[in-house]
Amino acid sequence: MIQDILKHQIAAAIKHLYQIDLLDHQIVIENTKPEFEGDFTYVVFSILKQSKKSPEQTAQEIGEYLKTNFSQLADFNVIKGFLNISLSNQFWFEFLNNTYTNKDYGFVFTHSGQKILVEYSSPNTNKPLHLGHIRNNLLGYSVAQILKANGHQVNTCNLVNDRGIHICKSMYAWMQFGNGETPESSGLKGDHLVGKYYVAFDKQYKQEISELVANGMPSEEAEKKAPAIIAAQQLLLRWEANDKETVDIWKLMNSWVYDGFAVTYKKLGVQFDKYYYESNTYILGKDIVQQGLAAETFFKKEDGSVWIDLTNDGLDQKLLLRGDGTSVYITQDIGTAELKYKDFDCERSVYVVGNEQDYHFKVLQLICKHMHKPYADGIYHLSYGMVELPHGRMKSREGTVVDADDLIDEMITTATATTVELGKANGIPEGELNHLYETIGMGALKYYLLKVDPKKKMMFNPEESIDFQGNTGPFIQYTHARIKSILRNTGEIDFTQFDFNQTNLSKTERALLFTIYQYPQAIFDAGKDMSPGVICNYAYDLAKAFNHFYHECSVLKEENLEQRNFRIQLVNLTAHIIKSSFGLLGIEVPEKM
RNA sequence: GGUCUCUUAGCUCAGCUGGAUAGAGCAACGGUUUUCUAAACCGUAGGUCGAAGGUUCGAGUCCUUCAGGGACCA
Repeated sequence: MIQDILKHQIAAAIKHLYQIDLLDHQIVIENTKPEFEGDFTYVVFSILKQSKKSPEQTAQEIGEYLKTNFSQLADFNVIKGFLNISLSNQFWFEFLNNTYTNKDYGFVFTHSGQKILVEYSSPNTNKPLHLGHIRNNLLGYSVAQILKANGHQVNTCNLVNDRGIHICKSMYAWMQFGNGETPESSGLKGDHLVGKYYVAFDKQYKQEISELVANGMPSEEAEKKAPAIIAAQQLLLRWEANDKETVDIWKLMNSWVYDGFAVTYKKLGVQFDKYYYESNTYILGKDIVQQGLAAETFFKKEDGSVWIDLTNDGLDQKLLLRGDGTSVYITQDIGTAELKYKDFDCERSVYVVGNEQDYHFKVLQLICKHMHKPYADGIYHLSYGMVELPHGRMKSREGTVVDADDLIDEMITTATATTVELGKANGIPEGELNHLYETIGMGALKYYLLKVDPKKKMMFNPEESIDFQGNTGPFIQYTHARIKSILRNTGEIDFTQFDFNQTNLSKTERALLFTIYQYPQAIFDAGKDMSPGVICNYAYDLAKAFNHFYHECSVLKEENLEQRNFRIQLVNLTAHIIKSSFGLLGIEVPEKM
């Protein structure tokens, strides 16, 4: 990239002028702020001590050196300690000439040599997916795409939490009140049907507790002695004992849930290379804990429970296996980590999991380190913030959950209404409309959730619908559609006949080109931070730069043929990058809207 | 009791490893369509970057303390 050459030249200038040895990467080049003239800026304050001259003079001297030694430099200006450098038009034309045919512009194809496994989604099978899961799924999918674009070899997996007391609760309630109800008989989506019984369990359980408390039992005791919870626990025991009837019901109800999830995943556009099931991995986890015990990495307490002492790591003692030999959460994660490494041989294993589990993953990584597992250092918890509602976080038991399927449907309904209202549906064939509504609705939802820095918690207000204007998915999709509309009307052009060197380069054209030039950097930054938000911000900047251009420059009406062709290529490349960047986010872009 | 984390405009969010006058969108107000799609564009207004210290040429960004929110471990 030109910045690297520029850094090298600046280092040479400093060496020549002040006899200071700096490595290229110690030179920091920034993009010039829009209110100033120039493309890139070098800030000289850090070398003043050695240059022993004023900021202005130092910057001026470096600028003059560059002007004679750096051919791509057209001009420079100095404001205080800021050296603003303008590149030549020639440079920008060459850049466009070399780029507009590159279908993979911005993507890295030289393999980084790094294999990465991204685990995401990882639902429980006792209830349908909600808004928090949507954030997780979109993040996981997008991060995988971004890492691929950075040249890594990426696989994805989904670890399904398909066993445990929560599933038994749904099972118990279904056995009690279900009368053999199925998704077919009820017309309910499988995961919603099972979720219905999970709620029914909770209602029954609470009622039993209040009855026991009314009869004088302390509430803590009542929570343990309510018949419903005892029944669920017995179901779990029977499941672990491989009781056929119990396992059959478990399989049946889980299959309903999987059918339901498959529908939601399809709507979200996410997929996985491999599924793991905790019902398969927890046994392996127990084995590994036994190995660690034998190696004295872990220790056993009097009641037979197994622990690891992490006090030297600043944490405390952590339970790995209960006294009765049953596993805890981390037991199965130890097993899964091992399995994933064996299956994918990956240097890095990314876990897309909420930040409420920060402590858990810190512990998991430490355990693996203490066991000298080769994959320990590669464990990376992509810890994302919760989605909060105006009244606090979502609680399924309090009915404050925003259901994934409902929200998706609502988005598509809104997209339909808005499109019709704006009269945009008219020119579009009937058969394409539904897909368009889906594209816009999902575009709005996905962009809304992805534009926020993953690490931060975010607010969602169900009372306010997600916008379609401004910094939104549909705005950027619209920009794409507008460009495509231009490109449909250009007629046949043989671009090989033109070079653009004679063309004028206006300020807005230059600004658009400059933004286009930043795309590879955006992909790199997004990969480094595993943040789709970086791509969102970039795509928005690009769309804004285009719209600004669109209002100032005409493409089709431009009379100068070279100028016209230059603009066609400029705009064509812009559309391509919008599509490409949205691809990294898992968002489609329409040809018309 | 301990650990982690967050606090930027009325609202939702940007702000890269410290750099120029802290930026967008929404909401509010005003303007732009005989010209490639007005889901657009332009403008006005809106800020003690939670508070106080410190580090330095320079702090929203780094350090300390405090307040408030959130999460987790026992």
